[in-house]
Amino acid sequence: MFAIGTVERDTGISRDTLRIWERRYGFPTPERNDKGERVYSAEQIQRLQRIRRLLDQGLRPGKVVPLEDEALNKLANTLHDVLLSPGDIDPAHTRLIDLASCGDIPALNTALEQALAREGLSSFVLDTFAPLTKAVGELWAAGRLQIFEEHILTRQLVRFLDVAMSRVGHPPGNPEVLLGTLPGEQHALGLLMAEALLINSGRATLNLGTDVPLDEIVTAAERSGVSTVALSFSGCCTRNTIRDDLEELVERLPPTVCIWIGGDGVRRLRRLPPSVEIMSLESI
Amino acid sequence: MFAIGTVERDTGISRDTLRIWERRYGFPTPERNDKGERVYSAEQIQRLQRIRRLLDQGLRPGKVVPLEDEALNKLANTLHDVLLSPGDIDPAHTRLIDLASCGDIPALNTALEQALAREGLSSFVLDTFAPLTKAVGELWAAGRLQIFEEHILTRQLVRFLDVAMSRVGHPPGNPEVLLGTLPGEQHALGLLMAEALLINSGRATLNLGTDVPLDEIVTAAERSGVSTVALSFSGCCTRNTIRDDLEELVERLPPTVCIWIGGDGVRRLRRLPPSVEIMSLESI
DNA sequence: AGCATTTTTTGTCCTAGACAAAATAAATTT
DNA sequence: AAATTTATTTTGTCTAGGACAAAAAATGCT
Repeated sequence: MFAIGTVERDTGISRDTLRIWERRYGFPTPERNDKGERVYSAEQIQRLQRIRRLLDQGLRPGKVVPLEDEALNKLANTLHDVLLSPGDIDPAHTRLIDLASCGDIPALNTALEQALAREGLSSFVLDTFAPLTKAVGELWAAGRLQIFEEHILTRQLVRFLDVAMSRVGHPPGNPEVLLGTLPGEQHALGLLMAEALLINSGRATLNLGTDVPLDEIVTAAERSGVSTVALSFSGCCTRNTIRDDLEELVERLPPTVCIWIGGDGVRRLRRLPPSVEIMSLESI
Repeated sequence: MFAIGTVERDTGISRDTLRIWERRYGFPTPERNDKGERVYSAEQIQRLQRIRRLLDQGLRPGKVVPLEDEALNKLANTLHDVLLSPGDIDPAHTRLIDLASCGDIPALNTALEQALAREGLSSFVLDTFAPLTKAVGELWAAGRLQIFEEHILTRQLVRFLDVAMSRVGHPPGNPEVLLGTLPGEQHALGLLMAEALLINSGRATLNLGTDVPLDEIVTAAERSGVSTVALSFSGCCTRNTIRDDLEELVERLPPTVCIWIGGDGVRRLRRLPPSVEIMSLESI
């Protein structure tokens, strides 16, 4: 039996949210210890983790949290089918995905090395690495990967691209493009792929990584004298403040700096501030 | 101005604790927005981060939190002097630190490459990389680095070690040591250094990275069949529950698995559960 | 269909008190 | 004097139910 702090830690759902779900939706239903504190069973924690996965897919708590086990199973299966429809997966990548999902890291690395050697960095990133990244995300969303498996895979993919980039070497001169994600956005792979393509075409980059406060991006852009700031927005980041953030950026950056945005999250954006440009990996 | 949730995230001090410090010690003293919610200034956050560092050194909240700026400075300086006595800084690393703090990434990389070639991976990690990591942390704590500079530096250091490890290659066979940090702990460099030393001595590793839920560590350890689980706790790791976490781990892991812990955060631990061992990088 | 406005949903924050685990101080025994 | 036990202080986590605004969905309007 686990205390609410433990549950928060293991599910990523805050105490406040756990308590308010209990009040509003009747789940979870922890027992109480002699102190009167909530204690959660392992089963409830597991169900909370499943619920979290569904929420990350964009489902709403009111439609998911109150569900009985059966309905929850059904919903998870439906989503699984939709995300992993057979047509989506290129057979050429099936082996890579299999290696990824069974956790055979050395074999995965070897296969990636071969693909890289065969295709060259640019084609490799566009045709092999990016689809693989997407497949991992879908497997994770479908619950076919444990959290730790996804951790390991992402780490390996990051590492692989880092190594590939180091072979190309850092282009000389001052950086031209600054890369980063805004706070709340933890997905680094999009940035890395963009960086690899830029470096491969001889343009020096400055990668700030994920979760960078807006004013730090401004400061870094000014100090480094880049001509472009590239931001990545993943699909699961649904913040409606993207537009506000972009407007603030446009206002605070030097007028000569142009802004690229990319990632699955930009598709839902409609009107964009001027000097903001949607970029895909292909167009780099 | 920042909300309490942001402060919790940026300082690692929980909301509850922030509120109760305010009540008990008269610090922090956030203002209120029109909703009546606490809003913290950047200065207060910075002071909270300094306080946290002092607490991580083993000082008690009651002796530190209520202090005025002056007394806090004095205390910090005393401790700083103890930590960074002049003999501690190897002149050979001064140049690396300078390159790091002025943001000249290519030059830093070159210098690191030279040191690596000269010393070999193990000595390099122990004698050059680890002190450099520490120095970056000190610079950051002393406010001599912007956030984005620290982001970039850390990224570069991670990348450099990843590349160095990839040259050694992944040892064959099943992984022996699983590495990771518990939720809330974002510092990956300690893990990476340990991994580099392990790989260099021919032991296969499985690095889960940072912020891994405890039960995922258990699952991963069971599935991968490792003989050792290595955890890193940085000095600024605020969770006071390290011992609880360790006890839970001991209980849930197979009895044959032994646990290594390392990092600046383990110093304040006194009694440890059996089968938990404090490891330094040197002893790997 | 595209856009603006209303309604519902949802997570974060509030207060102030209770309590046990950890750390320290004090008392006792070896 | 050192070690062990007991008392006291310190400290962080948890409780309750209400309030509120941001986000999402639903509705109305070109």
